[in-house]
Amino acid sequence: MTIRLRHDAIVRTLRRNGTATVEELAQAVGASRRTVLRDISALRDQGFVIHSEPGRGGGVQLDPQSVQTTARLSVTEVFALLISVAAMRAARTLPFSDLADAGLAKIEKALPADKVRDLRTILDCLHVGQLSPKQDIGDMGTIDPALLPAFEVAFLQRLNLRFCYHDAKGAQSHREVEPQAMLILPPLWYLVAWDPVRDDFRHFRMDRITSPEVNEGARFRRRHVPFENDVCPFNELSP
Amino acid sequence: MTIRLRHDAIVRTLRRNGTATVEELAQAVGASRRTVLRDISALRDQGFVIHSEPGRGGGVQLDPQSVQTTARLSVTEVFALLISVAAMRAARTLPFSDLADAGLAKIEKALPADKVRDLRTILDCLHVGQLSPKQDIGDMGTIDPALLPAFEVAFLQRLNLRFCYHDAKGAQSHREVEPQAMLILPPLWYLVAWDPVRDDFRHFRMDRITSPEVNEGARFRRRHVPFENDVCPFNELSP
DNA sequence: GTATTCAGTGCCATTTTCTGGCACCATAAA
DNA sequence: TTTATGGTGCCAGAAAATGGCACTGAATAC
Repeated sequence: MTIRLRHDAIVRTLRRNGTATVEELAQAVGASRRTVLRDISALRDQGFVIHSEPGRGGGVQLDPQSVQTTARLSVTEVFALLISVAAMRAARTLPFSDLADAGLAKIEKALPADKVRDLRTILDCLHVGQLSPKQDIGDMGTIDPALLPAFEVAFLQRLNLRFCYHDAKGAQSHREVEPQAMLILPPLWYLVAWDPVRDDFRHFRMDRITSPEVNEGARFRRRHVPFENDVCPFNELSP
Repeated sequence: MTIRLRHDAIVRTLRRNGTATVEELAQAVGASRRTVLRDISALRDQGFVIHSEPGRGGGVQLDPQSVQTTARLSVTEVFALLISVAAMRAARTLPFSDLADAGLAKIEKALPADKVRDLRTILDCLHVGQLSPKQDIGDMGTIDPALLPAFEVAFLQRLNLRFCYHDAKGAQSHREVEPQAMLILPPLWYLVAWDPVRDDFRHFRMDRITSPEVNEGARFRRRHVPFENDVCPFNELSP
């Protein structure tokens, strides 16, 4: 078993068990107490915050704060956009590749060293390592992470979505709409949805939506987006 | 220098130089001829196809075919969408998360083992490992990879883009447009662009565009997208 | 045909890294 | 005080990586 795998195993075990003694970890990963202690030391060097308590009932555990922090830092919108862009670039399915390197620099400060190496490996695998940064990422707008699962369900199951929307003038309104598409106007994302009350399409900036929730009872059909040209996307999809 | 880093260095050098003798590689990565040969053998085990020619003017090189193949297999639209989706999911910036696992299974068959592990590490880091697949990815439409760099330049530098477009009826036309946005109507991607000739916005399916090229001389300004509601995106961006 | 240049293999001694065991310290709970 | 626990230093043995050497085989140059 390579060192790397054993480190991963230790972190996984700690995540699963919450807390564990070094002896338990040693048995779990099939190594000696001494080696596990060395590994823990190495993990700490890599940026993992690992608490430890001596004495009866003691043991080691990942700092829950730190786990959260890591998640918050590593999985920002910047990070998401970065990988997204890198992947899309690799598949050559999208423009906007040059954001990758700029974003990478940003997240490298926040991520533990070995995650950065993994990320670099991925990027290398995707042949985006050689790109030179041309422009900065800028502000993507802030989207509250807690709200989005509702979007996912609504999209996938074609259920109406209720939310509270704050428009550019600060006015607030409650909506129940049919989510139809996403529009990227870099750096902002928009939800394109049919508003049955207004009997028309509306576009909502994702960062201005709050308190979304699915209306389980209201399944909708796809509609033609109101573009006056030769493309009628939904005609070409399954009904 | 760890083995892994040296392997990466060798691959990078081969990619850059095209072909190199083992002796050159040894000097480039600071190791002995014997060690480089061992590394090459290991890389071959990992799935890299490396050609070698004995005799004067010989050397080793990455199989261009194989590089393409790897790219085609590992960096398909599925892969791109997968990582994209995983990242977006992690950032909770987008729906469509459940595609991740289904896609992962597909690419695992195509990638060398250690890349798969890296990918899993990334996914683990993003906390998407636990997702269960709910639906398949389906056809994303086919977009010719070779064409997209032109898109990138056009978007970033706001230069006009010329291309040939094949509409739904099979009719073919030449366009020169101002790329303004991307629209995602899963599973298809559309370019939203202003067509100066028709003096109006048009939407182009990405997979129906061929031979795009940038018109270096024609820099454009962003325009309001023609949606009849409360969102006027470009007002909110830099001029 | 001969010499040269290169990839590739097998072997081995050396070097480096990893590992486990031990002794020992510090701390907290029983 | 005893016990269970984390933590450190040290060292010898184990394992892995490395480099050197001799050699083979293939392609090219002359």
